Amino acid sequence: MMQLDDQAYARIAKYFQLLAEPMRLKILNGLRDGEKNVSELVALSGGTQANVSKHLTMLSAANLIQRDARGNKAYYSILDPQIFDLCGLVCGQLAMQMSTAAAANETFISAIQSQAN
Amino acid sequence: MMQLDDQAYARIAKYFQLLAEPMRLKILNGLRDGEKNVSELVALSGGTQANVSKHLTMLSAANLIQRDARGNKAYYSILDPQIFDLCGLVCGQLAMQMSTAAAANETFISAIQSQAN
DNA sequence: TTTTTATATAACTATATACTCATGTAATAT
DNA sequence: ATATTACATGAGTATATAGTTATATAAAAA
Repeated sequence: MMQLDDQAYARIAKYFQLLAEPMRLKILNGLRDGEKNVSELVALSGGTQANVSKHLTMLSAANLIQRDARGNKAYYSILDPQIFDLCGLVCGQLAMQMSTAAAANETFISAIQSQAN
Repeated sequence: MMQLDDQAYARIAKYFQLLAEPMRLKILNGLRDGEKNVSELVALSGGTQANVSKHLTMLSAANLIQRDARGNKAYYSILDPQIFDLCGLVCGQLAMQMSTAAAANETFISAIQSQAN
């Protein structure tokens, strides 16, 4: 079995931690089809300006997204599209769990399945 | 853009949260090549029995792993091998970040690259 | 039967972090 | 020049959770 040192586990865990937040997932999903500025993301996510801005700073510090200040506004865009592959895998897995668990809640299943592409 | 409801985001985030813990990643990696009992995982991870047991209970409750009690012992095994795909993607991404950041720390990079298969 | 081994779990503590509120800063508009 | 808009960030609070310690339970060994 492959042995990783503790620092490697810590790094991987920190990466997953970034994706372990509903608001951040919402923001990332909002950036799926291209860059958006903070105000747009605030409106889209339903969060407060301060909170959205903080999440954007976190995601940017981790190089998942990129900041581009233009005039008054700050435009953010996805730097690593592979995060959507990650989300897709999770969505698929959750969809499978739900469909085997019980065939109820059909809307949710189809929603996350289409999210998973 | 695809719209997910808040419950969907929460579910996906919770799934990532399970992978956002170094000790749990270590445990999952320990199960990569087949089932192990709690004592083996305690020895392998270097954690305490109580803590490892708790993480196993969490992972089991989320159906990432499976519990099989045999006699005195409890054997756990991976239920969803796709988690290793997730880890592989993250490892690859981190490796790329590190290699572009600076070519230093070569051991870490090769370690997580081979982890990513 | 008593002891030991293997595991789970409750109670507690410490720490991390998501969120809010208030404020700072810089660019644009008036 | 002043006001406004867009964004970032410090301070403070609340909550979640990883870890420890102690204990409970059940199977195996003595």
